Amino acid sequence: MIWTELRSGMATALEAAGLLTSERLARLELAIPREPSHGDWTTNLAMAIAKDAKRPPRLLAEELAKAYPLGGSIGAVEVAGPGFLNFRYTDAFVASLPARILGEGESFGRSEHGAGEAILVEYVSANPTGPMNVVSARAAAVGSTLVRLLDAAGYAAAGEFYVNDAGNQVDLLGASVAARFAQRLGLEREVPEGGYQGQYLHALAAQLPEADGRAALDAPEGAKWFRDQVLSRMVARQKQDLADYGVTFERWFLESTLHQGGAVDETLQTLTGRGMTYRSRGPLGVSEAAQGRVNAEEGAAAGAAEATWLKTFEYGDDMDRVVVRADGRPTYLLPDIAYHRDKRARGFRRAINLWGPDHHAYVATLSAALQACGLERDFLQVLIVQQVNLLRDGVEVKMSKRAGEFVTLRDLIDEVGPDCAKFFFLMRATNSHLDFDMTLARAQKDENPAYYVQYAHARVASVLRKGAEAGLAPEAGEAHAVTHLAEAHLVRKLSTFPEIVRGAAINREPHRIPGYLIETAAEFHRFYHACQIVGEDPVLSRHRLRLCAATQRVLRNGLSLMGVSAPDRLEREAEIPA
RNA sequence: GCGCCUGUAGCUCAGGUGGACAGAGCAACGGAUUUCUAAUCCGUCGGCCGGAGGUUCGAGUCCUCCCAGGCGCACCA
Repeated sequence: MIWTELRSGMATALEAAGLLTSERLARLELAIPREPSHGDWTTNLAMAIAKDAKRPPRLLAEELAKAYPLGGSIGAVEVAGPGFLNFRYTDAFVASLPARILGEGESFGRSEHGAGEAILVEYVSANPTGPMNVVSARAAAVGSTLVRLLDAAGYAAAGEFYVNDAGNQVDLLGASVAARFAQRLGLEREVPEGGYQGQYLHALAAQLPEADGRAALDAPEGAKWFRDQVLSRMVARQKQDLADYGVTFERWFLESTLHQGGAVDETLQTLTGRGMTYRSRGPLGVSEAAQGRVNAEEGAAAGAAEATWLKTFEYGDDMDRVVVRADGRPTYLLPDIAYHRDKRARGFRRAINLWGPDHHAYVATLSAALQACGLERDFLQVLIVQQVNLLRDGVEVKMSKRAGEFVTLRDLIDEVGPDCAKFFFLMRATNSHLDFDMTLARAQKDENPAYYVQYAHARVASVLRKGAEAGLAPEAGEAHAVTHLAEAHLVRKLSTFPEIVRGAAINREPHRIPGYLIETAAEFHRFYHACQIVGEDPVLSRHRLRLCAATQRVLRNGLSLMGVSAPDRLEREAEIPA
């Protein structure tokens, strides 16, 4: 990997200048300049450490350039501007890169950066109380891509879905279905206060086996039967929808197992053993900002009795939090802590959670609670997946679960298709709000970047077919020097893929991948127009076919990271006369 | 009131831990196909990067304040 080569080369140069320290090397930033005349790679290190090294940046840069050990893939180092160091590939490297990419195949782009560190990415984790919405669709696209990115960057990554199958909401859900089931039998039974009204529950109630359901209606423990029935069916449906979307998880973790297995109780004991809990009518640790809120609630019925509090304030939360209510029932916080202890106990060094924007305030609380429990401060990393502003024909679609009026993941799959939906979600930075116009994504296919990239891939396939007809295989033949500027630009773009993947993984920014792929596709399309690929000269033809095949490999590897298909043919459907 | 996210071209958005002239797609306009898929390519038009200060060799990027939009501040999950 070029990044590694440059880094060790710069270490050598620093040492020669008598400036090598790990701090200075840590400040090394290697970037790929936008402007080709600035080289294939560039660094501002000389400017960054000039003050510290007490030398003028420009002179320092010249010294480092002189001491840089050329060879390998780098053929020249130039000093430019106020002290940039610009690196250029050797012609031999550029000539041989396509063959190397083909040789590496699926592995091109992978690195050992993570050194096998285990990371668990928890995402979607939608409540099993209704169909999944577009935010879940966005989270699913981002989360699954993040797992693949981390894996490609050398981490041992796994994806997990946390099923909230315990607590009031689920009981309410069961009771709501029980009511629908009773109504189906012609009995009088209302959906309970605060229960679920969605149409999907009618359908679900209709699927329940009638004899068992009848028995459960009369049985004392019957509510449990309905709850378990609806849970297993809702989870199965979530699994199916996500699978159809192309997203699968290493594990579906049931919250109920934490309660049943004693992990929740054990967590409370651990916290208490660490001196992190206390009994009180109100929080003892409170920030000034939160004090007003606490005062406002004083005297409320809920706060009158003595509860068990956790000292999250000590670890940066706004105030201490209740973990066990006065009546002995744990709050949601306790099983959440237990769940994350479980993640750590399974050997994961880091937990990355993708949450919706409505949970951002909870980040500080959970993070503090985990530290109170003894977990590493950097164990939990939360990425907020911002909301999706859904449009149809440019008009906002108001989403209301209660009114049953919302667009589901299933609708997206059916109306837009998994490839386009995922590509669109992944194009945007995860933590920024995004507009998603279903009409645009579906109807104006020509404007969809997903097709742009897929088309480049299919176009290569077409060219390779053409080459095969002429008896030319891209794998054969000697390395060939670049003969056209468009080729050089394309090779240069392909060479940066591993660095793009690495950067996307360590910064948890999947949107860098589609951005890169769009640029790569653009370089390919330009090359395609500028150069005839299969021509009279078999040596040149093979060389260009090899470049095509390498491009296809990079596009396929990138699309595969995104969970988007890479078709060998992409043809516009024939217009069907009305 | 406090906190989080956002504010860059007409629209949707990129702009690695500050760096070399602010980019892409769409929209608008004008071109390119006797040749490997025109779902393509080339060109033109379009920006006081929300506003005001500050930090420094250098700020779209960092700090402070203000403005605007979204979201959140439970012994609900």
